[in-house]
Amino acid sequence: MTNDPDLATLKSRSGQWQVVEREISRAITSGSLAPGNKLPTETELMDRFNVGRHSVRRAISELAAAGKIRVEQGRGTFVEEHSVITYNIARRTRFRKNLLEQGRTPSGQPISEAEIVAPPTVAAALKLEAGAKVYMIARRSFADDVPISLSHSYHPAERFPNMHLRRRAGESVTVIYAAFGIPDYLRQSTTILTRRPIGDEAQLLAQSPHQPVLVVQKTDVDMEGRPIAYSETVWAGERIQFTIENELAEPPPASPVKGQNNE
Amino acid sequence: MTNDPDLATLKSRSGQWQVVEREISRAITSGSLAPGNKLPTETELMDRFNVGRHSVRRAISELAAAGKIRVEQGRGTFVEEHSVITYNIARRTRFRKNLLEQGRTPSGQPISEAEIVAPPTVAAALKLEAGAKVYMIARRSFADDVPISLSHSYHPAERFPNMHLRRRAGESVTVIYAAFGIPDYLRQSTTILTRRPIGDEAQLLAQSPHQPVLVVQKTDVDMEGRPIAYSETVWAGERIQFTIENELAEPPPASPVKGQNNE
DNA sequence: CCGCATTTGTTCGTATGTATT
DNA sequence: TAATACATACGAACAAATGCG
Repeated sequence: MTNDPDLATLKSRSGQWQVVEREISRAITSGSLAPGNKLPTETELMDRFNVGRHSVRRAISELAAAGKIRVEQGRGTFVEEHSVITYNIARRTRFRKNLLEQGRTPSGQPISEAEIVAPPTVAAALKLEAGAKVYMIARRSFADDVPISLSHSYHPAERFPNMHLRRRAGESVTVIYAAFGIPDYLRQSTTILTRRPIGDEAQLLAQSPHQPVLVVQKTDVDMEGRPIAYSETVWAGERIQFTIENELAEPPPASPVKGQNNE
Repeated sequence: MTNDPDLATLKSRSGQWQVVEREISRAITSGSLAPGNKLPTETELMDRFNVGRHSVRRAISELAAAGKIRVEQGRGTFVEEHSVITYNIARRTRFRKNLLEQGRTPSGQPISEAEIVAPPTVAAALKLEAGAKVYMIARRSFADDVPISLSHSYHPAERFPNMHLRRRAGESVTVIYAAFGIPDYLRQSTTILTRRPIGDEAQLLAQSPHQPVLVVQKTDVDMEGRPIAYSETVWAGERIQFTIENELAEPPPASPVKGQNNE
């Protein structure tokens, strides 16, 4: 762990598992192990490199953590294959349009909806008192049927009474906003951070638990500046990157970002 | 790996190292193991949990990968301590001002400067032909003497001839811009992504190689839209988060910007 | 400065459990 | 059901880093 990176010379010193790791890694980048290919079994690698199983497994576990290979119990070990989606954050960001422009097919899947007591962070973002209730919507989004994000949105139950009834009737969030006299709203703040996935996030995003996720937290407010929604979206770090393009020609006026993203 | 998260009941099944991990983790969050504290030695943990060294080490390695503890050979294992810096991205983002507003002390350290052949990604961003030369500036930045970012900036050598002489004379980038008739410039595009650290990044950022980094790539253009600089900054993922605040409908107070500082 | 005790790092051998085919 | 392949676990030994006398 507290080791030097890789220098060319110190092969024999400091771990045979690193030799195994480097050789496999090299085989992958050189193309002799193509994405999707199955690696030799652990026993085969033991023989080939003349090391014990521990060393082989250590090498494999490092490569899996780095996202280069994927291990499946009972089946084998395979070279991982990725492709990165560029998600453009503009003034009017739409999930669907964004992906379509890149030739991807967007889709979504509801996970759960419920009225719950606001967790502390949510209560703080929405400026609610501790113990206040919020309506939570959890969704999973896909690009070409590959999961890319998990989102949780929270709306104050007091501001949107009987939201669950309206949702069950199939009303979209925008429609519900309109019904409560909110024709438009603004993105107040956005926070971007990274961390390792927790709980079942890695599983739901179909990515290695060792690969990081990007977390985007945002708060939307109505035209009077009152918070109406807080959401946190967890993106598969190995499959997404965000871009912000600035229009050059005219000096950009202080136009706030009108945000909206889901579905 | 492909397991349910943690349910209360299935303790005995599916790994004793997980029991050890959970217990230590609990001890940390409950406070009985405070940040900075030294954990019991591996042998002590073996006795305490009645498991072999492998199980103890597996638990420890998972916790270390999660950033909860830090292992030092020959010394021991310690509870990690973090604090997150919120880096505000506004219209005029300044490293120094940003940190000062949070009560942090910013500082920087030059790593290297050189005229090199532009790497492919850099050439593409700056719209240079393959083989064109660029002037590279590598720096490391700190907050309260804790490293938080590594940056590489690239300027076209053709556009800024003899940049190394000017730099050696101590001229700042802004001054050099002015000398070449660039009074102002714009941020054209920004890309944000996450990945695991590579090479010596983890070491330079003093963070675990298992903790992710945030990568911010940006291209600056002059007022005619010609690219003049491309830079890539790698941020310590466990110590930074970005926020974007949008001014709302009414500008509430007058802008409290008094003294300003460039870096 | 040297040597020793402590503590983590690497490696081997071996056995058994669990998932997949 | 059986064979294959990865997962977990025990024991043992030696290497490497650290700190102390």
